[in-house]
Amino acid sequence: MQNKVGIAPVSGENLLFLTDDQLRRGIEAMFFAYRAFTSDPDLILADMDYGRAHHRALHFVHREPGLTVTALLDVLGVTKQSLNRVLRTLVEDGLVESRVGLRDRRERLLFLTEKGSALERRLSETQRARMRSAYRAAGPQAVAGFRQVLEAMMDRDTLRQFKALKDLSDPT
Amino acid sequence: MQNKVGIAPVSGENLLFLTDDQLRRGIEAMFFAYRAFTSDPDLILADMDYGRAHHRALHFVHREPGLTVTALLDVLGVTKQSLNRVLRTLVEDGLVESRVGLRDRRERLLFLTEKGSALERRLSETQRARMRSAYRAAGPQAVAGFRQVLEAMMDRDTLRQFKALKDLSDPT
DNA sequence: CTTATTACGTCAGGCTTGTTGACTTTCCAA
DNA sequence: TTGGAAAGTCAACAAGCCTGACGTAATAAG
Repeated sequence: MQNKVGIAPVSGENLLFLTDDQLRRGIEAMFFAYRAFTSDPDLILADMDYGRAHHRALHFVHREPGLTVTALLDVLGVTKQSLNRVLRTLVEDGLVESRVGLRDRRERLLFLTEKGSALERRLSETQRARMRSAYRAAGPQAVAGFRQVLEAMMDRDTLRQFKALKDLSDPT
Repeated sequence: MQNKVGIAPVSGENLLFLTDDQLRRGIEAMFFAYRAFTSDPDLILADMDYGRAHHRALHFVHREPGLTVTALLDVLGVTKQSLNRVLRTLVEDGLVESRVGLRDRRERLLFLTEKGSALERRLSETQRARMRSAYRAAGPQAVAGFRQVLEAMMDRDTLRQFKALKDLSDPT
């Protein structure tokens, strides 16, 4: 079970990067990096009455204007009751507009207002700045590896969701 | 602001990986991957009366047996009231042992019991299995890039904390 | 030997974000 | 016309975070 350093690798290759200690370091790196990754938006959101859930909703509505509540529910992986609370405040505060569907009038199509766009831009810019700086420091090859490992960590359905999002520029 | 594809890179290099769209994809990959990353332990924890906070405490106590409450507080980045609730249940349930410090009797040194070790192992093994599979699929070079980008995403203090943890096998 | 500081624990109260369950309204499609 | 999907609502609850205030024990500083 404890695949310590020094024990011969299973195959002929060098599999030192698969030792339990290396895996543990990876797990910890994910924990710390994710915390840093969310810290910038959290600071901005804390001033308003919003939280991380509002940011996520804004992000995906921005990304796919006119997506339905169900689609958003699916991508966020929460219950509609939970999302509804968040969405209601965003609509009340004039950040998100909810239009009745054209094809199917039961559906609600979600759009960002000018105000909503402005907040989304402000939030995501801090996050992109951090990402940009990390990408630049690590270089293109490291970025490719970063993306490869993250995708390999997702389970089938999550990966399908991720790929289903419009990929504007990624030729991978 | 919107550094679209097709606009000439700032320097002479190919900086396509730094476009806003690429950065957005990275941000989304982090979101989805982190969710997948925590899903396995969450399933196990849901059966018991424990949550993610308990897992984190178990992880770091396992990693550094005998660490003090303050040190744990520091690495987790939460308030002592929040940690105390978690720690109390873990001690009551016989997963964590809290011994009075030898050098300084105000300090409480934290250790996992046999039972605590067993749960920690069970939780972390699911997470390592996912990480192992992702690492194996992506290959050593991708893993190196993954780690590079994650570390570059951390801010100074977080990186210091991360590096301060005993690095048993990483020669980076 | 006081006094201040540190480490820890705890009580009280509040917030966000998630959950189940039950119910209604609206609307498409068989 | 009727069944069922989509959306929204109300209620109740829990995890997990927070701040503020207070108490105790032990060390450090004067």
